Amino acid sequence: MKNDNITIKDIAKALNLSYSTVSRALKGSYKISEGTQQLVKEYAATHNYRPNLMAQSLKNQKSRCIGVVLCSIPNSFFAEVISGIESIAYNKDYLLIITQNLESYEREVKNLDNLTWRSVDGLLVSLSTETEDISHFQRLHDQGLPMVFFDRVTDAIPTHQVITDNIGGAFDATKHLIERGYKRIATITSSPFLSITRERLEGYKKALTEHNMPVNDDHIQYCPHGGMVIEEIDSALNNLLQLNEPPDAILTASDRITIGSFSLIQRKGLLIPDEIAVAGFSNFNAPELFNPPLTTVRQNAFEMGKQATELLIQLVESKRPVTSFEKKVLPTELIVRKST
Amino acid sequence: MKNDNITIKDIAKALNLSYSTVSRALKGSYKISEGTQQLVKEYAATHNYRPNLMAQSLKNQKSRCIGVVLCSIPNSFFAEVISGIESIAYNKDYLLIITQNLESYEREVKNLDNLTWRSVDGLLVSLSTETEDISHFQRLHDQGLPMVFFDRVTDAIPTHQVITDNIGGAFDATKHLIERGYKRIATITSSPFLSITRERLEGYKKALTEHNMPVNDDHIQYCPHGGMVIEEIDSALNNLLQLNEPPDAILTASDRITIGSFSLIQRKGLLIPDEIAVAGFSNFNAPELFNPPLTTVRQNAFEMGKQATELLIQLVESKRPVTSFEKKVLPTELIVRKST
DNA sequence: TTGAAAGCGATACCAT
DNA sequence: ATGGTATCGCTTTCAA
Repeated sequence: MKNDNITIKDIAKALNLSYSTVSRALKGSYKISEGTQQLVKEYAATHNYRPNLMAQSLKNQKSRCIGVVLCSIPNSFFAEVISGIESIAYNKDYLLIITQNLESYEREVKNLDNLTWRSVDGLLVSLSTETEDISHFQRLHDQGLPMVFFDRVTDAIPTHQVITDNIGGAFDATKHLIERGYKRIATITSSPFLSITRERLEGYKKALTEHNMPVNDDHIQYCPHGGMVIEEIDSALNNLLQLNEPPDAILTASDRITIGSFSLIQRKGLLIPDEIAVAGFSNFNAPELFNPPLTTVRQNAFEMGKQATELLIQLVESKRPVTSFEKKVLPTELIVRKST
Repeated sequence: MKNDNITIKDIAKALNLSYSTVSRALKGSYKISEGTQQLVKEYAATHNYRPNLMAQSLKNQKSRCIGVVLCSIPNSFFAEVISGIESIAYNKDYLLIITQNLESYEREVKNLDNLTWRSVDGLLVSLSTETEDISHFQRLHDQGLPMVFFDRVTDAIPTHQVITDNIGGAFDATKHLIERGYKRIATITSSPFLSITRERLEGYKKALTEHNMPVNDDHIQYCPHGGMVIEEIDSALNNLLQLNEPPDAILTASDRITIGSFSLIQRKGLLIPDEIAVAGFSNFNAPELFNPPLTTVRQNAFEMGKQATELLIQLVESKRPVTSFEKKVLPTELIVRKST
């Protein structure tokens, strides 16, 4: 494409000034006379001058790019997060490079490698289910690359985090199930490596314990890939249903697991909620349209994307090294419907 | 972040060669001796040399960026498309800049402006519902910026297109409704500006006509913003239900409209399909879980993203101007469920 | 086959 | 307050 944008040189020539003067005038440097600034800025505006970002990047060693690391773009939760990220990044003239790893550690590493090659200024990261070793992030963090973790975070790297109140969300849902009278409440959750798994499990156990109900290890089933493969969910379900005393309610701990379990239970011909109740974390669009309408714990995905991005840009643009970090915790919303 | 990558100069110094020789050797230029090439490539490999993309971009006036223009990232159809785009772009080392306009013409123009500022090498475009005037694209196309339209396309700009067989999809669904015995089949569709609206309407009318059923203009309702605002869908529905002879079946012509209509009909207390049947275009995740399970026309969104991206990269990398363009038409899949 | 040097556009240091 | 110039890393033309 023919680039018909004007450059600093064009302005300099037209106004009989030097490149440097024009450059400084555009930045509003205090060492430039009012008159010249006016002149330059007006000329730039009327001729629709836009600094060449590639040149700026090369010179400043800043790309104004943010790398996004997550498992799956079409996942409704993450798609909403991305939308939130986009809303902030675009306003602040940052560009997004979005990578998806499909819950593969290997792809996560490869994607990260690509992102650093693109010399992103910072990273927004939500770990893959397979990721136990985080040294690939550690290394970049040690080199000073700003990063913010969201949703699936790690405490091993000291930086900002934006998460959901997973403990509270799981607690509320479990408590709701208990109060509805369910006696054997199981949970199908994601990979044990993930922070969200640990926290949601904690909320689940806390609710049981507070209501003097036993925590039965058989009632806790893991999906190593967060339900990315449906067979995982199926075998988790079968494990539960084959118990001597199968559960009468299930708390599903992520979007994919919720939809997958719901669907599989139907296919097995079990009645929800009469034979088994289902409540789960889900940012699915229209859980009220399900049969039966689904009780969900909803996260504010859009807000999570926004806050994580704001924190990251703060880090990226901070003049001095940041040493105190925030852990933002967003509230969940339990919406009770007919499935419980 | 401290950039510890080695540069061409480092290699040149280490091997006692000139910059230019190293540069050419790395590109496998034929004017460089085998020996030197080997030497340089090995050194580069072992020292993990990665060309600085910002420098390359500046020099070549190529950014290896693809701009994506669409209405909404979390929309399940577009999220899948993006996933398809990503799968190709990432393999070919192109970077994605994704913009969403929320069906606003103004935001589409502004986003486009930003994309060109970022000097993208090409565009993947799906028009907003508000967009009637496409001169902002026309201008860039005239300047030689490669672009490929997908889903919501325009014939006014001669370039590749990747679309769904909208006529066929709407025809199949309508035919199905007719064969099920419905007599008054209405449709709620998107903005009349959109190609998908025109084509789906054509399929709808064709099916009616072929079965000797009248095309009733009252039975065709438009949503100027594609159902981005739920009130649009509600008033479309009300218009239909207030008719002297209200329809006994509805074909909904887009994802948002399908879910919106389904939900509103339920809220109005009408029984699906007994009082009114619903079939619609939808790439929603789990229409089989709905109550009742939803009859859908499914598009291959992932494939659409892939093909559009392949065509675009072809255009971008083509040495000589491309003058003959493809219009790829992907098949739809009608999945009949209980809602019809 | 290889080297020297100009240049992509913007920035910042060193002069004046 | 302004101008000259080197520089970021890479590509490419022109010379040798």
